[in-house]
Amino acid sequence: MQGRYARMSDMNLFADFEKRIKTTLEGLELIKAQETPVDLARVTVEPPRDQSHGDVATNAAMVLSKPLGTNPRALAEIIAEALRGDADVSEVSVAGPGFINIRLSTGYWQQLLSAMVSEGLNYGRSKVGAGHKANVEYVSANPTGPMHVGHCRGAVVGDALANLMDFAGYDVTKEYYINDAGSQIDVLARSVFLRYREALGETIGEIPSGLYPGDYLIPVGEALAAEYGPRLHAMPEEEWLPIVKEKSIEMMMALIRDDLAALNVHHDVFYSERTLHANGAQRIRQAINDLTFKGHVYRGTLPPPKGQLPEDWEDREQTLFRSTEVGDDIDRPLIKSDGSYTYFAADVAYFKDKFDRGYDEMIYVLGADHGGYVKRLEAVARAVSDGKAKLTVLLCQLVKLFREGEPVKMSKRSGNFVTLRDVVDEVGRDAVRFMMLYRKSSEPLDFDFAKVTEQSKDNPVFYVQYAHARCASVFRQAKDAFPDLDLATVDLASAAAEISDPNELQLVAKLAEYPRIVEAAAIAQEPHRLAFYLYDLASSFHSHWNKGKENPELRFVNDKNRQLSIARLGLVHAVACVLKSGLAITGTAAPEEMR
RNA sequence: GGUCCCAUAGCUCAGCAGGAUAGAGCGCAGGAUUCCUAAUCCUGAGGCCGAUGGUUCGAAUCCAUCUGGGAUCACCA
Repeated sequence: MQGRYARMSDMNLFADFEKRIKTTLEGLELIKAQETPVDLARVTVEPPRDQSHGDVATNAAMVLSKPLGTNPRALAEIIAEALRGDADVSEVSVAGPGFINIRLSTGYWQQLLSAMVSEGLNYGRSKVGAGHKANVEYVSANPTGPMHVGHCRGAVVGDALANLMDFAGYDVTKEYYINDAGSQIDVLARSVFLRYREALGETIGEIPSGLYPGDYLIPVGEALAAEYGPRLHAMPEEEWLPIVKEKSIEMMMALIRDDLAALNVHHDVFYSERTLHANGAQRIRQAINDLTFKGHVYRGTLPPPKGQLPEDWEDREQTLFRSTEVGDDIDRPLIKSDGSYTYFAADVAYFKDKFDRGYDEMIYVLGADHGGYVKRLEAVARAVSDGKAKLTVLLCQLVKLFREGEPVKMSKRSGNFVTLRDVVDEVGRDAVRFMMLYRKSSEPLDFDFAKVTEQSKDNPVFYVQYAHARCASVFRQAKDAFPDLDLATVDLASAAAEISDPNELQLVAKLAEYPRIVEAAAIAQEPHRLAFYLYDLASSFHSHWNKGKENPELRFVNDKNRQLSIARLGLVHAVACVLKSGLAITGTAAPEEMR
């Protein structure tokens, strides 16, 4: 058995057969006879659209017919004949315009299942990302208050993408950029100072407009009062401001980390924008010098904005990044007319820092409202890394909240917005996480509080978790049926090789898609594909379970047939592992029971 | 006005490094079941993949233009 598994060059069935087919092609006389080497890059091996066609399909004949100067059907017949020599192939046929459909032997499926069981939770891991260092930056909410529901989607998508890429072999860092350097931090500090005075017993009345009114700043004021007493009050602003800033940022970040933890989001690196500004903005100066050295920086003026001219528009000379030469629509200011650095300048320095830390793939997960920022970030990547680093921006479209079909209204002004914590507390982190992934991120998402907590098959979160719980339930039943069976020591991997019912082999085929889905989703940076796959797998499992209602022979546990039951436990275990591993990537729990 | 995202069944959406008869859920129409392995199950009808051109043996998928929806435009962060 080990020997058989060793022959499978890859746990990814399709990758395995791609290699086999390409090897077969290279061995064909017709191909060896060509003077110029034949390019096999466009040959793909995929699951056929319709299962009745077979288990594996390849377009080889259609892609190669032109360079070989033959017609696709005839070529397909030649290739098909060669593939029939593979012991794991039970049937090869040619269909349509020249597709080659391959049906695999029962033995192959059995060995594959056996290997899946052996791999357990590692089944599906890939090496496609090996050798790549990826930095996934997400959330990066301003440290001026608790996280708002609008941050949820980016947080979940970024986190799941990072998990997914890790599973696909990338060396991944989850990073959070703390915007702790801008003028909004001054506003924060002044708002907190008011709360500090309040904590000292002063009556502050209504919070002036332009300051943050939220109650969450009260504890910061109290902490300052407890720590400094009235001393801050006696200081001039330039003295108390840094102290209050420091404390405010620290406490706001603690708040945000708590919010993130509630969502099961954990970053590896929290990178402070202030470190770029430290020591006379050393990092930023270096980054700009670097760009200047490469000829990307000049002093000049920008053309006025197109369309409606702002009333306060005036022509000013600034230090500009010639981003138009690296794909941007307009050159971008690095230094303001008053000599201070723009936010964008810090971003250049931040990107350079990431590049210098050795990342070759930077991913920015942003809200759709930052769409206008994408081109300049890409320009930065090209200029700073000389095109060596890949930068991708994932734009998440907005989430609309509903309650029983009615849109939830939010007013930011009153400080009375829906927080991330409100949502997590009400529906649970699993529902939030899974539902945020159950849509392509470039598509707007409707989130209904009632629907996502519904305990029915109409709710994908419940449906997938329920499938996992059912798997656990099978094991509990097995224990009842065979009290002497020691599940800890029984060799499920070997036992699973006896599965032969076509319905069950279909389930194995569904499991066989997992590695392919992982790779495709990681490469496309689309974690939602995994969520859809899990739903699909759960659906196959439930459907098979339902067949057991009609036909007790198909039930997993049959107390009259111990050996068959154990073999089926192997299958159920494989299903449970894939569900659990996939759910873990989405950041959702895989419960043992649903009560 | 420029840029980006989107348009697929009645509804909500998958499908996209081009492939065969375009899928799922809900809803709808029929049928089964009161059983229990755990929150019913099975079957069916729904389509000019926004429009028009182009690339190709082959396009929902790639390119261009257009239409209709959303986002964005700054010495803000």
